Order: sequence, then C-alpha cells, then structure tokens
Amino acid sequence: MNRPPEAASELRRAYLFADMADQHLAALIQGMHDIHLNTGDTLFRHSQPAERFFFLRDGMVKLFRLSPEGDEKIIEIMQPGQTFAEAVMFMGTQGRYPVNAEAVSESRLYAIEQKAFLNLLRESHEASFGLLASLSRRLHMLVNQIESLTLQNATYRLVAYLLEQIPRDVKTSPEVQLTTPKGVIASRLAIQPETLSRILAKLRQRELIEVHGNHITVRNVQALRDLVHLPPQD
Amino acid sequence: MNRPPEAASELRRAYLFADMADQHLAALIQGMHDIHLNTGDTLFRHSQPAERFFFLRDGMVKLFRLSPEGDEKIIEIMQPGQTFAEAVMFMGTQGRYPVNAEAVSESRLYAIEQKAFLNLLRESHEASFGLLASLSRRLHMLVNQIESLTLQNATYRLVAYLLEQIPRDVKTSPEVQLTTPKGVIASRLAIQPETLSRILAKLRQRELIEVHGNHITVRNVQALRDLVHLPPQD
DNA sequence: CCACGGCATTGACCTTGGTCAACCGGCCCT
DNA sequence: AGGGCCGGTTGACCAAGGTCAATGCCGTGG
Repeated sequence: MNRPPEAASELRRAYLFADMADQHLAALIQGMHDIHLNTGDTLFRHSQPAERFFFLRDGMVKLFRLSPEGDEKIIEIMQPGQTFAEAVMFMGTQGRYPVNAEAVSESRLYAIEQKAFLNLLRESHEASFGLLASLSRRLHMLVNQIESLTLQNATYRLVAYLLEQIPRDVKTSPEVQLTTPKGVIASRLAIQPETLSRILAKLRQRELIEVHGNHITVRNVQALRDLVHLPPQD
Repeated sequence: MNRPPEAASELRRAYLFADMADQHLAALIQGMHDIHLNTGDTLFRHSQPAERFFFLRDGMVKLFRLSPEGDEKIIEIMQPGQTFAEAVMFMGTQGRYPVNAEAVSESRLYAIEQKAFLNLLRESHEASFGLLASLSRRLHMLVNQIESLTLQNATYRLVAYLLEQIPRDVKTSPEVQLTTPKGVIASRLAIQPETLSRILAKLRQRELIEVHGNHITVRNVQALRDLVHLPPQD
C-alpha cells in the first residue's frame, strides 16, 4: 500500500479522524484499500456481513432501503470527506449493513477493515471520541429526518432541503445547483418524482424560485423560510 | 449520596454500563441523582442545554418532537433498564437535547452528569465501548423506523408493532398487553388515534385479533406475519 | 348518585400525495 | 439523420389516511 502523504490530511476532514494521533492514522492508512465505483455500482447490500467501513474521497454514494415491492428510500447521500458504515462494528457479533450503498456518481473511496479499526480504538481515545461524535451527529440527523417525515408535508421537506443547500454566508439572491438527479432527491425526501416536479412548479408559479434544469435560483429566501416557520434572518 | 448496593447491578442492565469496571461504576453511582416523575411530568425539553443523561429505573418515559402546530411524534418510548440522552454529550460545544422527554407513567430515574461521565470515558475503554454499542443500537432502530414510516403503510406499522410486543418464545396464542394508552402508541407509529382504532377494528373483523380494552389476543400470528411479509415460523 | 373529563370509537367528508399514462427534450449510439 | 432511452413534466384519477364532529364508556370526585 504505497500511499501519497496527502492521505492523512484528506482523512482528517472526517470527524472520525480529525483528532487522531499521527501514528495511529498512519497505521490505518497502511491497511486501507482503494475503491473505485462507476455510477450505479453497488458498494454493499442490506444485511450483508459488514467487514469494513468507508471514507468517501470523491463522488457521491447513496445509502438506502428497499421495500419488498422494490420502492427505494434514500436515508442519506454521502458527500466527499464523510465516513459511513462505521456504526456497524458495534452491532454485536458479526454486524450486518443496515442499508444498501450505491454510487450515484463516479466515486473513489477508502475502505478500512473494522478489525483493524477496533484494535485502534482500544489504544486511542481520540479515535473513540471521533467515532462517538460521528455517531451522535448521524443520530441527530435521523431524528430530524423522522420529524420532518411525520410532522411536515412534502412541500415543507423540499423547501427545507433547498434552504439547506444554500451556503451559510450567501447574502445575494442564492443559487442552488442540484448535485443529483431530481429522482434521487425525491427518494431522499420520501416523495415521488412527479410530486417533486409539481411542488417545484407551484413554487415557480408563486415566483419564489426559478428553475432551469437542475439549477435553481431562489428569488425570495424569506418567503421560503416563512413557509417552513423559520424565523426571519437567521 | 447514600445508595443501596443493588444500584450497580441495576445499572448493568443497560448496554452502557454492562461491562464497566466496578470501581468506575461505583464512582458514577456516587455522583448520580435520584429523580421521581409523576405521569405527565416533563423531564427536559427540546433544545434545552443538556447537562445530564438518564437511566430509567421504573415507569415509562416518552421522547418526542412537536410540530409548530403542536402535533406530537413520539420517537421512542423508554423502558426500565434503558439509558437515554447519552448521545448529546458529543454534539460539540454545549449540546442540546434533540427531543422532549415526559413521563408516560410514574417513573423513577437516575440522572448522571455528563461531565463526570466524560471524564470516566477517558479512563475506561469499556465505558466508551458501551456507549458506542448504545448509540449504534439506537441508530439502527431509527433507520428501521424511517424505513417503516416511508416504505410501509399504517396497517403494516401497527402489525409490526404488535408482533414486536409478543415475547420471543411464546408458542401459545399470544396475548399482548398494551403498556400505554392507545393515543401514545398512535403517536409512536405516526398515525392518528382514529386511524389506529379503525385498523384494530379491521383486524378484528378479519378475526386476526381480539381486542378487550388494552388487552389484545392475537388469534392468527402467521396471518399477521404474512401481512408484513415476514417469513413463516422464525 | 350523578356529573364531568379523558380516552376510545364510529361516521361523513376532505386533502394530500400516489398512480398511471402520455408526452417532451436531450443525449448517445449506430 | 434517425431511433431509442432516460429523466423530467403534466394531466386525470384514486386511495389512504387525516379532520371534524357526535357518541359511548368508564373512573373519579363532589
């Protein structure tokens, strides 16, 4: 495993590795594997035995569940710099992946053996704390998702999603570039593509947004924020 | 804090404390507080600063979110022997509770200071591992909940809930004693009480169950399992 | 003993979002 | 250039479950 020295700083973007001691990280880097996925490639499937977890370098990977009828619900869309499937290590004897993972765009990843990482956890408190931080962030995200699935309607979820895509510090009329096909976003928000389309059309009619393909211009941020009961400004 | 010696074995019922060294556990027990709640009492509220987490000794506590309109969605109903709000410690600086907590029945709890526990984590790998196990269990539970909220209908969710209530090893015609008012169960399943009532009525008509107040007799387990696509037996 | 309040049930009606189908436009491939 | 495919859009229709209101059923307390 000959690996460029940038690997360490690359990994440190993830909570999990942010504070890990150099030598521990170096050891991990020695043992990890490169993975390349084309769009549509499957990384792992629900209920397969989980022997490694992943760090996403480039591209995008969706984590999703399938209903017996084949309907898909995306739980999370992983972005570069994030780790996933790290929690499975602790699901008792022989953990299994709780979701499917598939590349939404061409992706490069590092795969890390759970065994190796478990050993490291025993030596490194920073690693444990990093993992705990990762898990609690994800936990919180899931609770928020449950809230918006049950307490909010489709329009609310879509608007909240759009607002999330606007970088924090933008003051000008914000532009949102959708990074995945609309069907993927629909599945993430647990609505049908047709419904997504209709909601966008309605927002367009009300002149709250402009839609050009997968580029969206938000014409009236405050009106959108009001729609989701967010206080003015921020 | 004069505490009975049973406290240790009581706490060990929770994943979090199961494998913790005796002296560490003893130290925790020294510092913790007793809490008594009557039905309807609030333990903490969403977005309050979180300074402690809890171990439920007796009774039941619901964790829930409220919509701006006041609708309630129960995320989880805590049972005796479980810990909750342990994850908040790692949500960066000054974590805040992501949910509300309120007693559904008269309850006794132990409250543990997060600071004290954090110090302990630095010394005890067992504590870290216990916490990691707790969090990944909860994570998995939430993913399952998202799946059934999005990919399954109300009848499915209720039937799955009923089947979960049947103790593992029962072979006779199983009896389910609902441990909370039906309205609470409805909120947990993200349906209205009226809908819950109607679904039970429908299952009764089909002679799959009998309902007597909050006692339910399952007349045909296999038919219920089929409804939720579970394989026969198990 | 009756009155009240909370929970549950039932009925009538309505709304949201799903389903099915047609259609459009861009892109790739031959 | 033509054909087919994929993603997205639009329309017509449908159904699951929510809403609103009336009613029943206790259990508690005056």
